[in-house]
Amino acid sequence: MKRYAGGVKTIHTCCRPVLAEAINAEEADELAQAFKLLADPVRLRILSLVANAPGGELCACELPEITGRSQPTVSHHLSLLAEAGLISREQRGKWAWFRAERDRMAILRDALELG
Amino acid sequence: MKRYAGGVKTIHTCCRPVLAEAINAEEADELAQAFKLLADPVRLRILSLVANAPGGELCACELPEITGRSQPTVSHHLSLLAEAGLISREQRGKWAWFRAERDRMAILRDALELG
DNA sequence: GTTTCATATTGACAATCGTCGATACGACCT
DNA sequence: AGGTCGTATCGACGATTGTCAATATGAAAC
Repeated sequence: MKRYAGGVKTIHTCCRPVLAEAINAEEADELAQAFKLLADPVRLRILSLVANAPGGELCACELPEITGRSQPTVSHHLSLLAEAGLISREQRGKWAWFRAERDRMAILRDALELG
Repeated sequence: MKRYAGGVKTIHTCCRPVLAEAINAEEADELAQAFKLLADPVRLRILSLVANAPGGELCACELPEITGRSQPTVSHHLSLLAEAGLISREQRGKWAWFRAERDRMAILRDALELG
């Protein structure tokens, strides 16, 4: 598996709110890694599509057509999102289905909470 | 001024919540550009330091030492954040003072609001 | 005007990352 | 077993970007 620079880690269960407390270098590293996941238009759209799919789940097979990206590229983005825990994967036969993990996303939102 | 790839634009006054409505490619581009600003540890820390500075403002002169980056690098990051409207700059004599623009940050937080 | 000092800009380089073609893997079918 | 189809991995390339040294800009003080 192709690893990314900082190493994509699962998003922590808690992040201090950036605007309410001054974070240190280490915390900034972690949070920035997480926000990197949202910093790509294709990943962000995939996340949104999965979250709003009928039945709450989306088949990977639909994404190359919708996003206009190749199957390997889509697979790559899905892996990154899943590895961070923002989505979860369930293999059913040949197909891979994904669901949004809203709790994980809430962690990132809370980090942006105003002071 | 060195422009970044997508062109750093001021963050819009409204973003649809990613998890509540499926966003289109154009919206994803805009939002991803915004999240790119939070996707760097030094920028994120600067943002946090400015937001939590005593009196609500921080002098640029303190940041090279705190962040361990050169003065040009700090200036670069401050420019990006200011251009997006996440911080505001006020020149006082030789010194540049920055304040956090919480309303702008709230836009990004709201985009992560759960469905 | 000249010096000093904080900040901004320029130019260049190394590292990162999004992308795709080719290929491997695995499940289902006949 | 062999074929088909959806997905994952590999390898490579081009574009983006964080970084710093050098230099420019501009304001205050002498």
